[in-house]
Amino acid sequence: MTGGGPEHIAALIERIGRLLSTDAHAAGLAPVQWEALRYVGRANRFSRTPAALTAYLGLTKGTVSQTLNALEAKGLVVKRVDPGDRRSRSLSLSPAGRALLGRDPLAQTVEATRTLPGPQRAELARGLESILSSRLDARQRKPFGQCRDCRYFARRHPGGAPRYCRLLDEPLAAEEEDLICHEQQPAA
Amino acid sequence: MTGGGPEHIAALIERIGRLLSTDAHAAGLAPVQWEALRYVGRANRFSRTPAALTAYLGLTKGTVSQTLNALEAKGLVVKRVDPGDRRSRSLSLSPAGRALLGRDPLAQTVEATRTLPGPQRAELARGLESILSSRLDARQRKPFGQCRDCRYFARRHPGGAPRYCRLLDEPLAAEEEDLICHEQQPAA
DNA sequence: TCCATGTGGTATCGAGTCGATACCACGAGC
DNA sequence: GCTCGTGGTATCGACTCGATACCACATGGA
Repeated sequence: MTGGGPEHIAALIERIGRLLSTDAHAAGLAPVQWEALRYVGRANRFSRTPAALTAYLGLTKGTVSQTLNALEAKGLVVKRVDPGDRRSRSLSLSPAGRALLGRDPLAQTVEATRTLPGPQRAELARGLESILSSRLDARQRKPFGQCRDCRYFARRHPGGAPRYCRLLDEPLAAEEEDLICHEQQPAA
Repeated sequence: MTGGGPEHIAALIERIGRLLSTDAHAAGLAPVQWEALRYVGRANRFSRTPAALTAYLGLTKGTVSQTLNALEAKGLVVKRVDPGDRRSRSLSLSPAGRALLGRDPLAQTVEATRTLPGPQRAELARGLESILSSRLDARQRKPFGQCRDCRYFARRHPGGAPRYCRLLDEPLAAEEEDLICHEQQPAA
């Protein structure tokens, strides 16, 4: 319809964000509670802590602590003391939490993009990535990417078996390469 | 980096929305207060009412009433009784409100898109429009487009002078064709 | 080994969002 | 005039959010 000036793009993002927010409310959780739930479902075992979630969301730890309390009270998230560092808490989804995540309202928005032709969807993703990364380093925030794209990620034999993290010197399971990590740094 | 699957796009939108929200807070207003302020600044005179804003934001009228009270208490928005329909209120920006809108944090995100090459930005806009419109009619919400794209918008002489609205049978000023309207319906 | 310093998490306060509910003021139609 | 519908407001309870203050534990010297 109208030409794609930057103001137009800003207005689109603003309105989509609002739709997402009302979808979230309608599905029974506050938007930030959904985000926390998704994070716990997608973060690797080194990153499922209140501290990492705080960095991911860019909020203060007090706020995040409350949000996690709300999710715990609803029986969606389980909080355990980390045996290695007794100050830290390890987060995980309860069965109810995992089930609710299967009815994530964000998935409906995802569906809308499935009808886009492939090349156009790739351009959309590239444009969004560019906005995100520019805001990310303007605020000096961590990328929270996947292990597979990390400079510390290694496969011991090319094409082959055991994956591990060179930063933490830990072996990784196959599923872990698609999870997000608070220590991730994009490969050069 | 990673391929542009729908999940990836959803995650990008989610994270950008969060960045926007913390930007908004840092700039001194709640996100929804910024949205209301922008709306009042961009809506035409038929649409600057609490009822239209309620439809635009997709919230309940009680919530919007409170938000407008907060903005009025801060001296950013002025509320007047509509002389035509004494139930209705007419909203406008105060000088302070207009000045604050000039420091809209969303504008910084806009700047990031200015560095994108033109065709890529157009693709980005198209992708976002497609997501928005699919969510919009899934929820049966009004588009709130500009008069210039409206089926009721008319120019009396082709290329020439006075613009008017065939729905409300009202003449429109030149600046009004770029404002958004709660009655807008896209031209065929 | 003890102690300072730093970090992970929690609790509480005040302003604000948000849906729900109940309510009041006004316009329109019969 | 009376009813009905609509535009707006007020209030309640759950929640977000930053700020502040605090506690528990790890770490790294002296």
